[in-house]
Amino acid sequence: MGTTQLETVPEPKYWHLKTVLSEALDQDFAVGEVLPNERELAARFGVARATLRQALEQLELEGRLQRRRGVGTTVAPPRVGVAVASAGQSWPGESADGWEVVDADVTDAALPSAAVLKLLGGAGADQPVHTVRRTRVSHGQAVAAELLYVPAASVPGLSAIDAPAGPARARAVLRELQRLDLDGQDRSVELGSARADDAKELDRLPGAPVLVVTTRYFTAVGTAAVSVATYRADTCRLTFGDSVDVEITHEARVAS
Amino acid sequence: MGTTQLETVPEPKYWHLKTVLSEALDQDFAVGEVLPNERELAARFGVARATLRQALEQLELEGRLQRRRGVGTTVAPPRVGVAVASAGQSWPGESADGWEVVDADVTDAALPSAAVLKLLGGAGADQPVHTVRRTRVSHGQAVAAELLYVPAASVPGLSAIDAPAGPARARAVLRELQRLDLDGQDRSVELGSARADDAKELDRLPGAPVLVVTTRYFTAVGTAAVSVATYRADTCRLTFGDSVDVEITHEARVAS
DNA sequence: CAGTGGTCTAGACCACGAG
DNA sequence: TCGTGGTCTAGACCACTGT
Repeated sequence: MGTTQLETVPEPKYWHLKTVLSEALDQDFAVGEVLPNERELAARFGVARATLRQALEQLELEGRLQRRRGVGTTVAPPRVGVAVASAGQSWPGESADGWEVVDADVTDAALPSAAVLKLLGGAGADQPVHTVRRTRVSHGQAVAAELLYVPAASVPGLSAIDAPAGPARARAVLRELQRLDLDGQDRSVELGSARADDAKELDRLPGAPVLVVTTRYFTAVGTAAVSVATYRADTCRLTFGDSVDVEITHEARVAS
Repeated sequence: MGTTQLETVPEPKYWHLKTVLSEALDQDFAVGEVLPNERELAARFGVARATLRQALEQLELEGRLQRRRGVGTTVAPPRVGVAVASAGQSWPGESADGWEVVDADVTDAALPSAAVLKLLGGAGADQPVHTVRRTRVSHGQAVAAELLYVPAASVPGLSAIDAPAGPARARAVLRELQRLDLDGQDRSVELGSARADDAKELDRLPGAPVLVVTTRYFTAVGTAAVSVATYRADTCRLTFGDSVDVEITHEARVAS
């Protein structure tokens, strides 16, 4: 810190702060340790609280910190590697694919949004669409919330009044899905912010950064189901392929 | 909106603002159109500029807006689907895999960070590591910057003084890599913030949100190379598998 | 040059969690 | 009840882009 020289192009304070804090975290703090509160940190660095917060925000985005209202700011553990598409292609819910819990279930006419309907192709246009909610738990913590859309046409064996809306029907839908021949699937990952319901499920504030994984499941007939899963971006590292679970810390991205 | 009742837990202003703006973007604005400047928008909504900015920030994070200093805020086009691991496994640089440009090249002793060294296994411990820089262009725009680490041991056919540091050597390294038998690979995706050099390459400010794709390339002997690619999170949607390029807009995530 | 977004300040009040 | 982080304000100045 004391070696800071006059810079021709002054870098923003919060950026510099972030660097300093980052180094301090590496050297002087252990995982789980709580930092001094924001007001004190700001005073200690001689900046406004808002500026300090801008630095903390970035560090939280990078998974280095965890902030909880009413509690404090703690040093976050390294991100958990979460397997997505671990082995070959398979239906959701097959062979304990990591989604340990089935949460609830509702059926509705046009619940899914326009874009999801587009992904479903013609299937969901008029017919009702089953909506299955699941959550994924890893290391005792909720890491993802999923909404699975299954057009009624995909699971003809299931009548609308087959089971009372709820976990029971959710399981029935998954069971019926697994009877079909999976012809292929298709995945995309993008950054998003948590909707209110997902945020609650993930124990985060609304708007928290999430990785949105959209999966389409194909049969010979067409798109049989679409899954939209939102993963906590602060705590998760999505892994693909036969990834050995090697620890990757932020250091992988520190410039030399 | 008119149906909003008195809420026991009032939602934050910026959150509400974001919703309102989001709907306005859908209805009253075309892609590329410029919004009124921040000061005017803030005044129009009766909030402080900082609050307005918090809403804009979220919308930019979700890829709905694009803000450029000195220019203004414009409505962003839908995210580009960028294929990652499109077909089977292959070495980087093979068969026009989307990385259209080779940028530069340097060789060094311990340039890679500790975590990258760990990913490389014992290989990079003492030996020099080739560092290849590439950028990926899509639709005329830089969407990703990559740093490829190749331990000298992986490409014994290449002597250190084989080619002058620069694009020429970069291509030489890739050529040598492709001679090897690729035994497998391994990928992970996580959220990060752009380092200064990557940010410059991607035409973003430092700290901008990026999707960090880390890939390990295996031969029978061990890890032959490690690639760390940072994608612009605001403009990119990473696709995996035989993804048909269906347009996915933010609407896929709008609650019903 | 004027106008834009980016940074920063020094306050204030609120919602939440724990004792 | 108290301390924490979360939200919000009303300013100010700076850095960049275009004309």
